[in-house]
Amino acid sequence: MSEQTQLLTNDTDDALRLDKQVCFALYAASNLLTGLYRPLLAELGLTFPQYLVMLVLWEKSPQSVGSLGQQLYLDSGTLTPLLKRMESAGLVKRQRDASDERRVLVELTEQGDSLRASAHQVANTLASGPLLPMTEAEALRDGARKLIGVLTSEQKAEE
Amino acid sequence: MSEQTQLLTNDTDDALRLDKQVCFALYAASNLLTGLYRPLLAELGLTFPQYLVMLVLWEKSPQSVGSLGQQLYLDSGTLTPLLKRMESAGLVKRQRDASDERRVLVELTEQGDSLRASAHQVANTLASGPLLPMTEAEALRDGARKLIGVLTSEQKAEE
DNA sequence: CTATTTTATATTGCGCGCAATTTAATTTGA
DNA sequence: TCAAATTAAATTGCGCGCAATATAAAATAG
Repeated sequence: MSEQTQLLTNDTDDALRLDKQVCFALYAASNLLTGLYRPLLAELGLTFPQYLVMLVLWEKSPQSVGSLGQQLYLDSGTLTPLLKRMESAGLVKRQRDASDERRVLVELTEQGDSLRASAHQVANTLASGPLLPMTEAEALRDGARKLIGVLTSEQKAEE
Repeated sequence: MSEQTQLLTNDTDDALRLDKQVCFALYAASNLLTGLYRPLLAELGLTFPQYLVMLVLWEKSPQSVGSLGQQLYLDSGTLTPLLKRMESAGLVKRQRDASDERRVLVELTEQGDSLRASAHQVANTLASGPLLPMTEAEALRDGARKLIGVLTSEQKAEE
């Protein structure tokens, strides 16, 4: 494939190499893919994680901060400031849940809801020139999902 | 699979469905995997991206900042402060290349080199309870690599 | 040989991502 | 009932990750 796979010394530390292969591949692929979305989402005034929040809210709104965090595997330390920025951008409204004052409900504004059409364009633009053949894209997605499943169930087991 | 695949409205915008998005699966898998490494690497005094730099340097040292960046898909805005932290931790030495004063060569210190043994332990610990069956791990790795290849070659084509 | 352009790294600024802690509301239990 | 435990979100602090810019050295052009 690429040159860096040749940068190997002839020692026996296969464990380090293999380790590098899987974890680095995921890390780099994720960063690069985010970079592909960045200019497209910038036109909508969104960052990539903000886009993920919008995807979740377009499916159901309002939702609590915790609910968003569960679906995206993010905590309030990440979401609270992110949602505040989205609120000042006019995309969402944040308000305490009257029936449980600990919760904060995040709701799409009309502007946030209407952005859905533009986002649809972005998704279609990316899909129109598919990066990977469908079968490979599905294999990658399923592999990543399987890893997510393992990593999140291990967390539960530790409790 | 998981519950969030049920959080779908019955609209026809398949393109926007979170659970079909390769980008979210990669994003979440990468974040979660980094989280798995975090406590293990913390014992070595390393963050995950610092660990990646060490993996590259253990293969060859010294290397320029640009060379590290090419292999890890990171720029000087990320690497310069990261390498400074690694230098103050005593893991690497940074010095201008005498034959080309624009370059900075990053070299493992003795301490940095000796950390390799401990890192080997970390990699073996993770490998001993394999997260995914080997074939699935390889499929995930190969899919990610293929995507990396596409995304980096597209960047070249834009120039 | 000098002016221009290119290359390599550093700096600045902003938005995550998460550990650790804090604040406040709800639940639990003696 | 009311103190202790639990839960939800916010806050603080730090390390990325990258765009934009700055600085300086080397390569190139005329």
